[in-house]
Amino acid sequence: MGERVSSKADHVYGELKEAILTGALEPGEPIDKLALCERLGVSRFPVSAAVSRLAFERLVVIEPQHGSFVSRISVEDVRERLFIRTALECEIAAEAALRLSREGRAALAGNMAREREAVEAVDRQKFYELDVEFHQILTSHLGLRHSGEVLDGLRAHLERVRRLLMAPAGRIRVTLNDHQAVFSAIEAEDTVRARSAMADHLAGTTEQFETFARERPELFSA
Amino acid sequence: MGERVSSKADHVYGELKEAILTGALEPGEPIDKLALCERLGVSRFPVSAAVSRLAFERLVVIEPQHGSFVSRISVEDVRERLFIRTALECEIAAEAALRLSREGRAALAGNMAREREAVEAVDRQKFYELDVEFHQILTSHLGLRHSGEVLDGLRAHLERVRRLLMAPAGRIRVTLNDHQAVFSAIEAEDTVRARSAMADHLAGTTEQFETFARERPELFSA
DNA sequence: CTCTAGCCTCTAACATGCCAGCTGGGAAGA
DNA sequence: TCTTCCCAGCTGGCATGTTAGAGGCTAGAG
Repeated sequence: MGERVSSKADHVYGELKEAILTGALEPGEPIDKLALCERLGVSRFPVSAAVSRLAFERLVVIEPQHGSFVSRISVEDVRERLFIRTALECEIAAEAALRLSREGRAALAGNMAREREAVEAVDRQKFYELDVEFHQILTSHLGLRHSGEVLDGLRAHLERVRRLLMAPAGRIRVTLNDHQAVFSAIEAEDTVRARSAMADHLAGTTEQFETFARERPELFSA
Repeated sequence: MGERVSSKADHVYGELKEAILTGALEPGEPIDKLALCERLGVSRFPVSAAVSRLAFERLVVIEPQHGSFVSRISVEDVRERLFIRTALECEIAAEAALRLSREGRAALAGNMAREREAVEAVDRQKFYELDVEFHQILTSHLGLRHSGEVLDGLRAHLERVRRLLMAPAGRIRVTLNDHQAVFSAIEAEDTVRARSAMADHLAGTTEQFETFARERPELFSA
């Protein structure tokens, strides 16, 4: 939690990204750099650097000599990000079944226990955090730094649609079962089952998104 | 002023990236920003922006208040990038078997023909370009823009080690056969075989790298 | 000869001023 | 009233001056 040695540019980057992901800044909304400078007490330089980095991540689009805007959510993009995420996470699940350390398995077991508690308490926010953690435990305990980065980059985009989706309460019980299936396959060191369980899990997420996209087409750009 | 299609920062970025990928700037070498400013006739600002973007791609590392350096090649990183690439390309191969357009298949067939010519002519440089093209045809004709970007990002890093590897001449014939296997599986619309053929192909690349890393450990940082 | 402390240099980070291009709105003419 | 064209006011891109901190080098002490 100590972001002691962060540069000003990093700080602005964090603030902006947070605002975009939570939806405080809506897709298509212009970014007023000068207002940001004043509000955060910095010059235009770190703000420009931060916006530039976000443009690299495709979270904002810069129209030269015109303005910078929060990028719109494209159905095609989401679909493809889900494709990439599925491909990666399935391999990671298989890899986990193959060589996840004892500590990693313990961490997963602990996460599962807390997930069950969150389901009992019908605490969707808490459950979501644990959901993210479940997947991050796999990458971090397998030492897959870059995979984690790639997935985090994808998640950043998918997070925006998740806010819109706001999964129905019953959904978390399904997710819990999915995670349980992946976990037991990993415990059994069954790579094939781990891969397919993860595939099933993410197929559910994808299906959920497709349904939502059909129901609320006005929220997406393409 | 003259006609300007891209910003100066983009230009500097391109030049620097090219220099890093070709090895003109070696891993660990410091980047003299002022010399760059003078050589390209720009101020420090676009150079800083370019270096910052490359740092985001992990092609350079910035040590605050000290200097910017071309990032060293880490064995672990390469291993993981190959892992990610394999996971993605296998799914892409399966997807291609499922729904690659007629034009995509024609493009692949054309590529294969030119690959055969390059093998006959023992033109390794030409063959490498066609190798890259083979994989890019899949992403572009499937409309997988972001996957292509992710893979290009990975390839940028892997390109550096490929320069070192400089595959033995006999290797290109093996690669040609690998591509042929993937291609025929796609033609047959056999997703399972396409996936496994691609897996075999990339396993060969991975194996080649591991062998090289054992032979020349001094070239890597970890 | 070795180790250490302090200065000196070189770097990235940041502030600020200027420039050029795009847009939108208003004025002028049909 | 509608259309066209010009200008003013935004915006991002760029140049350049300033600041602060990390590291190396040297000199002095043990």
